[in-house]
Amino acid sequence: MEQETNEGIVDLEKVNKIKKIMPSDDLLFDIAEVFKVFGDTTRMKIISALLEAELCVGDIAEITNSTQSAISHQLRVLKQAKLVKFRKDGKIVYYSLDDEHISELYEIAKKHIEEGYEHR
Amino acid sequence: MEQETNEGIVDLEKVNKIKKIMPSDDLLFDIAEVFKVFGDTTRMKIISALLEAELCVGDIAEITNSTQSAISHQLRVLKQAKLVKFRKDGKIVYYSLDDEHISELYEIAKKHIEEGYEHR
DNA sequence: TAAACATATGAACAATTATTCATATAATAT
DNA sequence: ATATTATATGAATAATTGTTCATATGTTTA
Repeated sequence: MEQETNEGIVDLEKVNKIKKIMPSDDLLFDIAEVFKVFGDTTRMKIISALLEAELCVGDIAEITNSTQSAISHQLRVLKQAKLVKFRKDGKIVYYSLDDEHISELYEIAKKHIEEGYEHR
Repeated sequence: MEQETNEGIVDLEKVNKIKKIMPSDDLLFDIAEVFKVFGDTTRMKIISALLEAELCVGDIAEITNSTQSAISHQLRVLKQAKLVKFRKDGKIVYYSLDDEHISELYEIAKKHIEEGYEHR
């Protein structure tokens, strides 16, 4: 991230208008963080599985063809990002998606990809 | 990515059912790729700016407080992911968002974050 | 044609991150 | 109590990635 002089600006008025409209850097950072958490194949598999049912760690590892440790690490990331929640039943921990935004984001991205497939 | 034996599985029936339902690894990979492209602050700023108007590279650099080079590199990433399109007018290249899915994803993630703010 | 301008690109570097391995914690069952 | 099972965690490693710097390409203007 760097600051520039006036060099390279084509439409200063438009630039200033948009600068005023834009959300804060903090909000944009937080939004990017959410997407970053979605942006990993293993985590995407976990999310895709949790769309179908609440699941425990071992079962997720089996479904996603990953190790128990890898899944546990990734579930921690998903938990911190508030994308999944969990409940304990004895020694078993059941994970599920946190709210309906998660599946909405998933569905729209899936649609975007699938339309890209057709579109050629 | 590793394969496991039968160890750690709690509900084999559920596991097998979900294995059948799950989208292909290829599709899940592609979905994760889209999110990965959203998952960077600089690219999120670019997208947020392009929600307001079509913009050329220099103006985006000014708005996002980045260098021309950094923006150009990131626009290439966005272009490859089909998240933005562009048109040339002389030496100036105007970029804009590719389709309505982009703003939908942005809005839902923004809502998710903002509700998270309130929710405490 | 030369200078100026807008954008693109390649290489290098620093930073981030996903997985593995070993081990720790915590709950249940024998 | 001890063994077993489910999950979590810390350290190390390998791979990915965003930015910078220098420079190249392409377009317009003088």
